[in-house]
Amino acid sequence: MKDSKHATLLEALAELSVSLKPHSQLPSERALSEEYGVSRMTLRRAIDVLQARGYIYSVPSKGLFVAEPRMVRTSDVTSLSEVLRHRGNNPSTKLHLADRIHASDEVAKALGLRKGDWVYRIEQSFFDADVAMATETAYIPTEIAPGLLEQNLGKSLSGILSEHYEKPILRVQYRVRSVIPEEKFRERLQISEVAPTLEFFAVGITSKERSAFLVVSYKRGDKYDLIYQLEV
Amino acid sequence: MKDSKHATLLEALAELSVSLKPHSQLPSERALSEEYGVSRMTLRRAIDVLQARGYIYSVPSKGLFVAEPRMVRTSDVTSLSEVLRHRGNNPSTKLHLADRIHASDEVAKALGLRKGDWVYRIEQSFFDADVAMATETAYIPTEIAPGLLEQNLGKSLSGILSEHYEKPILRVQYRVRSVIPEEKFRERLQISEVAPTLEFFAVGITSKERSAFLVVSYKRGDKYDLIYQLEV
DNA sequence: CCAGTTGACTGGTCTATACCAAATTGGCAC
DNA sequence: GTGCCAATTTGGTATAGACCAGTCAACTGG
Repeated sequence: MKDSKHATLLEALAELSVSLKPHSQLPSERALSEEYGVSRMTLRRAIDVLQARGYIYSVPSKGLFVAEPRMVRTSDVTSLSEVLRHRGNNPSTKLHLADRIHASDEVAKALGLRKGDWVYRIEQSFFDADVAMATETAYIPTEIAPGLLEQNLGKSLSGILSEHYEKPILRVQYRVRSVIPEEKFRERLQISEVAPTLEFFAVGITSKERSAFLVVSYKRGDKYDLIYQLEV
Repeated sequence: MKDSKHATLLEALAELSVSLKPHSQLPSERALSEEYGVSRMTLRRAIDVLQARGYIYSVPSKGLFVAEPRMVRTSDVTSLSEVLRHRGNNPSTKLHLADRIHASDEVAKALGLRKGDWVYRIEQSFFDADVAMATETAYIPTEIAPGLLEQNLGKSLSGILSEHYEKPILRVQYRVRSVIPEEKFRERLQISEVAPTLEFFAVGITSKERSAFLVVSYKRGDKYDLIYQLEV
């Protein structure tokens, strides 16, 4: 997919760092840049990202070191099935419905559309070992992905959009709340009225600064931790 | 504090971009770099950060544009009082206790200490117009910040640590859950047993990859949205 | 008047080089 | 040995220049 040098470097260095023990020292920047045949600036771009992701850390005048894993790495919460797979067990999906509707006020606003514009709506639930973990409703403007419903919907939205429609998702903005979901979703999750739940409101944004999807999902509070990281 | 060129640029460009209307075009990279008297690479570092923060967006071959505010910007949830101030009204703080205790298992693990090591413990609640919004418990190794309790505790932890102890916080890792907090905290927040609440478990990490603080906080689900953003 | 080409932009990427401050190392004088 | 100073090495920052591919407007020939 991508093939810029620093993207390639990223993979190589990530592999290198996970293959070493925490706190062991990596080769110096100058050595690495020579080894991989890139300039030091290019090398540094990859280093910066790896530091931000928490794989390595640097100590000025001393060197680069492999970071100790603290929490789970920041996870992309839109590719739900992948998250579940990482947790092991056997994930499964139930497709409740997939249709085309007129955008409501809320949906239109989040997607930058006018009220009433056509959007696809896909409602799914995710199970792990037959226990409902999360349920989500995705909205995608029909204009952006015509014929979407004919695709295999089991994968992540970002994946489908970039594979079939050349709409790469650059970033995803999340709003997270702690709520008790409405009854329809409580039933799907088989939870009571006193079970706290994480409500996600995720908007995927393309490189052209357009909103490509809106996913509203509810994840069981007793099953899900949200992990993320802020750089200062 | 900081005075690197790209940090200065960051401020200048952030101001510039908020002073313009969304989707209006910024000067080209080459023009900006000349105007601010820096090289284009340096300029780009600042641009990259601003893009990641969602202030501007770029369209290849066309230019840089001011982003439309979609959601609230990613907020640093450790400087609570600041968050409240941004929301307007008049924030206030109540200090429940500030003492020195032996670290429990959980605290020791999060901070990379041994069980029983000394840590400061600070319990505070935050009010907005006399309504309790959040309550938090902070743990800081005494070794990292001796005499911490003599400081003015009203500010953000990151701020105190970097001002008085030269322990800059590079990044903060969060674990967020949707829970019903234990009674002690429910009372402080004046909420019932069916009020969903966001539980934050935040670890501040210094440039030397040491854990500098652990903050466990509960924020009222009906008052708080967590906003964040993931780049792909 | 229209179609097609050209050339001057744009952001995106990469290189080669340079300097700084802090840490480490090595050797020299005592 | 021991103590001290200089040279080397480290990450961090910044520069100036180069090339690419895509956009877009102006120009040109029919």
